[in-house]
Amino acid sequence: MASTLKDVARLAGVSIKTVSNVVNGYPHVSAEVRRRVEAAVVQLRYRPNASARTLRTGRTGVLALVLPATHLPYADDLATAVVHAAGQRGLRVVVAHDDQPTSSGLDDVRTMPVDGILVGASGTLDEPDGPLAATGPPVVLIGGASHDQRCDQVRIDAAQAAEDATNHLLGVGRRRVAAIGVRATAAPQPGSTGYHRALRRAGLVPGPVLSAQHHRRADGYRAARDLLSGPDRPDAILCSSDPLAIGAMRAAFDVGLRVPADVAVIGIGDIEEGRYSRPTLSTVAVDTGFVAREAVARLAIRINRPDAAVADIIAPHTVLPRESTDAGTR
Amino acid sequence: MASTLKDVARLAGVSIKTVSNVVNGYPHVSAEVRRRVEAAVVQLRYRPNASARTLRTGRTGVLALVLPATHLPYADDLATAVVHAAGQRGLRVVVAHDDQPTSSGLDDVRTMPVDGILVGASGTLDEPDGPLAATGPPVVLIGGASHDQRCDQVRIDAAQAAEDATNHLLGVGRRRVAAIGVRATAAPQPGSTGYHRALRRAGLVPGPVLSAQHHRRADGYRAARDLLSGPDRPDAILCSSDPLAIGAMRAAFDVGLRVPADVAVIGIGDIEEGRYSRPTLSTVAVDTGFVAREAVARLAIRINRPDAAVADIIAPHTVLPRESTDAGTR
DNA sequence: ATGAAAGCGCTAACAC
DNA sequence: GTGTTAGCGCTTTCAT
Repeated sequence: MASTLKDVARLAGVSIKTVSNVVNGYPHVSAEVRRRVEAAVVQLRYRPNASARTLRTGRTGVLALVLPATHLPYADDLATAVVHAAGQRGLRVVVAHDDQPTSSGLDDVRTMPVDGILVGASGTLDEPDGPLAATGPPVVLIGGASHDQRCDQVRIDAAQAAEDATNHLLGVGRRRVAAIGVRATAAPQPGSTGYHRALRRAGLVPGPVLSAQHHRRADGYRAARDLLSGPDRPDAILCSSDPLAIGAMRAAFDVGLRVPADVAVIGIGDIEEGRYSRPTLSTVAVDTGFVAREAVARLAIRINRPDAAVADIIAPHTVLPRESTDAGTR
Repeated sequence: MASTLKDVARLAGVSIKTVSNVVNGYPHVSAEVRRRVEAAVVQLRYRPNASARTLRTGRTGVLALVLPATHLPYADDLATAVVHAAGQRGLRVVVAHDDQPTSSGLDDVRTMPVDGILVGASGTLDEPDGPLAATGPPVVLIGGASHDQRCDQVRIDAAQAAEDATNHLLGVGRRRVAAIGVRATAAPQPGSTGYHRALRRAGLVPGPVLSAQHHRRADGYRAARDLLSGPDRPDAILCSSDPLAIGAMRAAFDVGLRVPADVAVIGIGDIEEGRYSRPTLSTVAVDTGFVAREAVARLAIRINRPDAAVADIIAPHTVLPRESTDAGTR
């Protein structure tokens, strides 16, 4: 059985209040008493009961990061960055991997004892009642393109990122640019907007835009195979995430095409895999550290002041040209 | 402010016990009362306080999965499988991403309110006092090759897996087989044992065995580059994980070699990336579902019976020949 | 500088 | 079938 404050107090011959003071680093404790208490803590292997503490104080010191089952492309990097950013503020992080494709995992985590929740949205998260409407710990959206203006969010400018990526493809001489995206809702995809904008400004007609179900390699594979085996084969494909792009490259090889010679491919996200793939994957890098820091900061603010104004923070992005769009080999 | 049982009871005109009964699905409640209570629950947006419940019952219904900062190769798959396996038993899972390379994250999670902890060990986890020595929720080790016999663990037979993989390389005609592993402790690596065994039985001399720091692509890259740019270049490399193998393949290309024609590469883990890489990566598949199910089952047993006998469960593995070891192209 | 006591929200025993 | 009460382990006034 785990020992409690009372056990420690009895062994040290003091009151539980004193033990609590020592454990919590309260300064006004005599050296002698502190020594006795610390010895008792070690001897009894005392560990504070987090539930009791939380029940009393209303604080857990823990944030939850909810990752969707649909595999957020840069989940790994994001998790690492969030853990780090939270650690800087003395907060721990638990990650809730959604089992279901639906966002029900959010409900699960809402009942867990955490101070706040970061929701990594792969697509759009448009629940009927929105994350804020329900009770529970405050929520900050990461990376999602939610139009829900009642919830803090940190994201890149998806339309601008798609436009920049498309312009990169045009810049290396491509003219028949197709796109593969993930449509999460009936709402227009911001990525698609940027893609069209870039082509229109260049005086080109948009190529086909295929919709993948999730941000997974297999989804990119299927979509690209369809794109590349039909007539009017594109000479470039813009993918709304790196896993899609990885799958697209594999599809190109499997139908006998070379990347980038026959078809250029670019993704979004800058996952590590793309730096080792063959060819290396051109992509749009998102500043994950920025995203994590801002999201945690935002959440910390909202935890302390629930009525703070809603923020919509845009993270910077950069096009990273690599082998998969190299014009030189063409 | 969040509403409590008392609030609901007052609104519904019943006692808190009755509300508790309804919330917990206790059958002996009259239909009329149940209806009133449920209405009040909805109206007040009541959510049970997990901390209070845990404090009272001593149960959280949550398992923690600790993933090391050193990037467990198949972490993603494992997390998904564990979440699923736990879900089957009505348990939720939180993932604790270790920030530090040390295993201190385990201490962190020990203070969190969970019923049990699954520790995904990338290498060996040989703490001075071992996971079991400390107090706190029970621990089950996953995938580690800990020699700590005081702790339940589920793992593959690493020596056998390495031997099988080496035999596969020999089977496709390779003779100068090198290896890249991750040495976590001073203890001999089981993988190395199997590698040597296979070569000895074939009457061959072992090639160089390089030690990578972590299971990361960059580590595999560095080690393979050293291996391939020196004299006595190997014609095959056994890597103790898929990320190492991915890095090794990239290194081979960068020094101007072809895979598998000039050098064959095989990994362990069967991560999805290896099915899309070029060439696709031969590997040893671990039955992640089995691992997850057994680990969760083991943990569930130990939660209920702390004195149960310690189990050491071996999960099945299978060699998956793919393009990176294809003998045909040689 | 230390102790006594109240109470956070909930469930388990026990009355009725 | 429903209500009353005690107490899980902790922090926090308020005394001393």
